[in-house]
Amino acid sequence: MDKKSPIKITLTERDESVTITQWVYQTLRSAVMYGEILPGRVLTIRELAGILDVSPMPVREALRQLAAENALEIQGNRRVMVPKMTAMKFNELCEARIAIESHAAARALPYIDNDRLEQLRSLDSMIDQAQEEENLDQISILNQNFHRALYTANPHQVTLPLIESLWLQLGPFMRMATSELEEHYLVDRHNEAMSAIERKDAYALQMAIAADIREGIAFAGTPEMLHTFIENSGH
Amino acid sequence: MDKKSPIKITLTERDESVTITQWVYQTLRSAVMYGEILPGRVLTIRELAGILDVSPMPVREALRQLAAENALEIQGNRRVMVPKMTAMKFNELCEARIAIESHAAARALPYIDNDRLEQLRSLDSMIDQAQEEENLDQISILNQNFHRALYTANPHQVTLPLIESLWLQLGPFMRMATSELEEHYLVDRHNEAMSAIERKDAYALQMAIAADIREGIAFAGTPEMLHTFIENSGH
DNA sequence: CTTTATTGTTTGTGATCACAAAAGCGTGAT
DNA sequence: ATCACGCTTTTGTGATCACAAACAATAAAG
Repeated sequence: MDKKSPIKITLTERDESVTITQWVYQTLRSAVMYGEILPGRVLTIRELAGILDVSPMPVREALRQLAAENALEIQGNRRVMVPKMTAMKFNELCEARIAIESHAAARALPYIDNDRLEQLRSLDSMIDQAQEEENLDQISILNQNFHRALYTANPHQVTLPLIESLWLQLGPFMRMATSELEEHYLVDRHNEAMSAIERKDAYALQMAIAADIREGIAFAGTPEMLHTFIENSGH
Repeated sequence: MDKKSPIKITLTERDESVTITQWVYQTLRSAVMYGEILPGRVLTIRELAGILDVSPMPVREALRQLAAENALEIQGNRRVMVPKMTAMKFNELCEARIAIESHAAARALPYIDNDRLEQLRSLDSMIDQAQEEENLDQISILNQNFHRALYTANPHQVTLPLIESLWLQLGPFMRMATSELEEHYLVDRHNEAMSAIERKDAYALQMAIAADIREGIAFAGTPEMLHTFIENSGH
């Protein structure tokens, strides 16, 4: 019997064309991203291997990869855990997102063609729809897709892996906060971003992206709420 | 007999307190960073295990970690190689460095105390000395240490892993270019940075960092030279 | 001479095992 | 109660093996 809280991981069917390591990686990545594993929780290779019903080997490789992406943390004792959060670190992650993503957006702008514009418009309207339905999970996923679609317009783009690393680190806490929020209040900044893109106005786009990120944080909860989750995540 | 060019990797004595995987990781990381492995070169687990005289297992883990840090690239065929470079990608990496590092510098500035200032001054003077001796390797290492010491003044810093990833991706090409340069012409921007730090002038510091990075690139070679190396790295 | 089939080899993936270090745990002393 | 010590169990690390997919090279056919 585990003394620690039992881990409940959402399992998906494994595609035969994908290696076991890749499947384990994606599964654990989602689990971390969606806060299914509490920060501070110690992960052992054998335990995860048992839960996922695979041998320890693919788990080892997936854990090392996630640690390299800063999604997990390897302590001096060689134990792996989901990193704990502090209010200051949370703030640093948000500011880093703004700095890097507004840069990536500006660098992508000149490459946005009609196809890409159409794709962004489509995502934008899907987000509007998800907001009416108040489907928080869907909003979160579509929002990521929107940002990704924007940045990857730049064919020589090199920052997306770095951005995804930041998303991974923020993920658990965004989720923990939003899941407790009944009333949420969200101004859609994507419309502003779309307008800036159509006008090819790099500065306005950067402002819209920055505002979107900031309000995504505010959407996640007030600083006090966040503080509560962060403090409680330790024990 | 290998059909591909033989790999010559600088080996260091392995500290007993360090795991084999960590030692392999650091060894391969240095080899990539210093351009000892040519971009495009396919790396196999067993070959590296033979060169480093370890079993394939630690090599597997080190390769996966380096790939997660974008130092290596895993192709669809599951083969691992040092990523090839293009002029556009090189430019994107430089611009990403400027955006992220100037951000990190500004965020670190309020935390710089006397001890840190002294450390930075010491590194600054060591760089001056290395420049007089025209010791390119030493300059490069000290320059990295200077940047690291600056950014890590912020105790809640989260961007250093991202910055190091960019350094790793640029490393081979900086090296390849500098090694061919006889005449080099370098204005020391660290003095400007030091001055900005002492005045607690965030904007000036960002400008100095940006200039330092840009001139580090220029120092690496003219765009034409770089182009030569990039094109030749394919075959 | 070029192209396609086929065979032999190399390589990554994944499973299993051995071992030393770390963690947990009960016992006893202060 | 609290801490220290010795014992048992758990855990990460690393080595070795089996296997299927990818690759390379040769042979056959156009």
